[in-house]
Amino acid sequence: MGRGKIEIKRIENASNRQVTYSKRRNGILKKAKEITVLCDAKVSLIIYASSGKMHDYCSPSTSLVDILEQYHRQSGRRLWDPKHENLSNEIERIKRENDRMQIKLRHLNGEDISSLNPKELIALEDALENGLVSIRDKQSEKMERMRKNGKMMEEEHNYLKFVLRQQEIARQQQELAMENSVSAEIDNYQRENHHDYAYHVQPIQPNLQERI
Amino acid sequence: MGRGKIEIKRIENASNRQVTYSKRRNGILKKAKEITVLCDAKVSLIIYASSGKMHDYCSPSTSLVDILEQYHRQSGRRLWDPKHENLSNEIERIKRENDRMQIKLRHLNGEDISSLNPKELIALEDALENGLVSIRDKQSEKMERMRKNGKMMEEEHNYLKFVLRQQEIARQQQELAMENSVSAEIDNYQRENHHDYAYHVQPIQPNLQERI
DNA sequence: AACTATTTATAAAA
DNA sequence: TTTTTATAAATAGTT
Repeated sequence: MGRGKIEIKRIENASNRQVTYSKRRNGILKKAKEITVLCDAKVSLIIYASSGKMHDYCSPSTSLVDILEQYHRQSGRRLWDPKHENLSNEIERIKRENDRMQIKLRHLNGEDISSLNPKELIALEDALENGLVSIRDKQSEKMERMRKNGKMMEEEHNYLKFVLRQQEIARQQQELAMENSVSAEIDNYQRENHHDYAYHVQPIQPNLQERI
Repeated sequence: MGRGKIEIKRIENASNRQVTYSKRRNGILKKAKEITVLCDAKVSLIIYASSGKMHDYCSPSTSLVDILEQYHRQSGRRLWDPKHENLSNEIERIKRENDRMQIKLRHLNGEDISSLNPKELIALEDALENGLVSIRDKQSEKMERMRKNGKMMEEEHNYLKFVLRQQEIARQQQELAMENSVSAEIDNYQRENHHDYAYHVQPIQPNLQERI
């Protein structure tokens, strides 16, 4: 109802938002008074602007406490009880929200970001600056490739260390006893770990040297 | 707003009254929801028909308790006894913090900044820049660490492969000739390449596993 | 804070 | 109740 139709979503312009708030708040208060008179209803209405300013209406011949008591009785929802359950829950809820925001703020300040994975880092960066997106994409892509390279190499590295150790042990045994090889133990390793590396480890990861 | 104008006074016909109540109640609830969304307001609305039936609305992300808390604070009217004072104060404290952070986050997102003075705007800009810089620093730091890790690992990897190859050759020789080890050749490698790896390769790169 | 073109709510009727 | 419809009321954009 106005010069144009509006979508029901947060009004981004703060000034417009304030004006609309003021108009609509008056509208609702008026409606609340009217339904009270017209239909013999009891109404409790409390409105807070985002600024924190409060307006309220309570139908005459009752009080807010009256209405809340009735609410308490009928809804079964306890608004207060000896254990302070609701208030405590409320505090918990707000604290959680608080923590989440604190972390976000820290991240936006560049603090405590070591716990973030590359993806999250990129999202954060985007929030800070929408430009440079393509450069950043490339960065993260490289990091991922590095990570994979590193992982594969690490795995092979560990395997090589293992085999070498076995060889070393075998060599020592051979020196002592002039006996046979360690292939039994290697086989053992392979069986235990369900690896199927060939015993001859020669041509591994041919492109591992590829620079990044 | 209807086929005819009506006076705002109790509707005597019970049936009409009920119909009007139902319609207007829906109207108010709708308006309450709308102002919540449009203007970022918090609304608590409780309506009782004369029959006693109740309807209520409370803006999301808050609770009735929330709103009553705030009501208590601002109106000074006591809705509950001093037992709850502490918890109430606690809530109040956290909420203030909450609100401050929310505003900060909005600002960092570039929202609601029209209310800021030039000084504040510059501070905001600095904060964003600093955040971006430190995030980028940490990213490149990580990449550098990764690169080094990869290089070191690669070197060691190559060495391991070499040693293993030597071992393998030695083993085959031993199998054929039942003779001694390859340590001479290992020494040779080390001399040629000026490496000083210990022959026992056990504790290499202890933190190589560290994820990036 | 006022002004109006429109949209929205709703009184009366079905 | 719910739907329809003519009309009153609320209000978005503008000044």
